[in-house]
Amino acid sequence: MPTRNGSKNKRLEKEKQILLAAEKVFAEAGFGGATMQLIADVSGLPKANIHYYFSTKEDLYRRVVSNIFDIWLQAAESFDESSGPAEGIGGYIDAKMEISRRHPMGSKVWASEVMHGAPVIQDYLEDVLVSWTEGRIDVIQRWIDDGLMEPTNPRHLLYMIWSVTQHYADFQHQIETLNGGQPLDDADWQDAKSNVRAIILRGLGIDDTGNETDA
Amino acid sequence: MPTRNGSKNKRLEKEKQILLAAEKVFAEAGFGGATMQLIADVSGLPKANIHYYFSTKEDLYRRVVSNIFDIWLQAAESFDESSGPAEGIGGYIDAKMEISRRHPMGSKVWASEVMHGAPVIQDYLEDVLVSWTEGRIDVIQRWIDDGLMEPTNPRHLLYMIWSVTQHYADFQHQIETLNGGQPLDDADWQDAKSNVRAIILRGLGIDDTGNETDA
DNA sequence: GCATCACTTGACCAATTGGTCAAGAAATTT
DNA sequence: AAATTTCTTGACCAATTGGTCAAGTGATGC
Repeated sequence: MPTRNGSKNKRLEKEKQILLAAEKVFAEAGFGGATMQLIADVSGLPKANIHYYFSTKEDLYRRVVSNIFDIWLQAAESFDESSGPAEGIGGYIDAKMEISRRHPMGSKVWASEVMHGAPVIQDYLEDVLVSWTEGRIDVIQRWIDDGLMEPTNPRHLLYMIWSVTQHYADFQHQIETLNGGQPLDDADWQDAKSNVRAIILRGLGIDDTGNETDA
Repeated sequence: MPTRNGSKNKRLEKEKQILLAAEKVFAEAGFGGATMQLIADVSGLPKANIHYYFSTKEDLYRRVVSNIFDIWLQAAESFDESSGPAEGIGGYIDAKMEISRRHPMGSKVWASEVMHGAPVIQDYLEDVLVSWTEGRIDVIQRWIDDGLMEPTNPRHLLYMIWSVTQHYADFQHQIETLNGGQPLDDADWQDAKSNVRAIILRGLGIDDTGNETDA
């Protein structure tokens, strides 16, 4: 049997394997409730081996959270490369809904971290998130000044988009319970997406000319 | 010195004192991260005394969560006693925003519990929340059928209201960081409330005839 | 004054926690 | 094939955890 391809990145592969298990455990139990032993079990590795790659629990946790933060920021691209509010805000909503669907555990870890006062990633909040938010507020304000949408406080508009889209990840369990114990299927997600998009865009007085992105 | 009035409810007062401390600790650390010792310290009582009133950590936690659930449901009253969608939905949004402002810790405990799969209050979800939600969906659907608001999936509309209003409690820390490290003041809250209300009602095609409740 | 009750609390316990370590197994380099 | 580096792992440790318990204190009723 030949050597596995990509054998050089053995360390990276192992780290990914551990990070995936850690994300799951942190999402389900929170930082305090998660145990290194459980992360070890889920990843199928002995506990001491986890500590070989990540020296402390907090190290591992920090890596998980910052991974999520990167995904968060990627959704902003559609915002920037847009020609106007319909494409920009609509696309941003679609992108964030898609993240909630594909990375619900990551979203939960993030929510948990922030809810508990962001003890680990406060610097991220103060640096990256603050400046990112200010930049987006400027873009929205310009759209308002140009009469492309109803006057609104851009800051609270962003909060609304964040909360609604992330709700589908963070409160996944509650939503499934209210859905008869079943996960949302394709049609449900399509419904959710178009409802969120429609209400917000109409609420902003933006004409949504059916250019939904279909991830 | 005369006997304190209401001395008979000594037990109830002590329980309240403990529950208040517990709510704070559970909100800040999550169930797993919270320790009975810390709850004892915050409430100013020896740990063994806490266990006299609440036999286990889970008992105490259950009491905290169900207290919050009751407050949750109270906000629904304005929904029922309404004459139409403007008053019903608008009032519900106002009431839930007010709860987020007055009981942010309770909201966090609830969010944490649901995010981790609702291990303790799953029965509440399946019983009370499911039937409450179905009742409210019927009301909204009737408004839609009567042409009082734009056709919308009532279920996802409820999710939107829940997520946006609770966001101001659950992500309080993030919001404060984005607010220059300062808590929202009266004007900020008024701004938040009217923005949320305006976007959602306009998004539903409801004429909001300025009957905001001023809690 | 005495008995019964509710309450308080320091000391304690078994179990679990995050983290260490040394001995070795594999892989890589020379 | 020897040497060196990277990785693996069971056994272990000090600290902390939720929870117990028995000896007390204070009040209430008789």
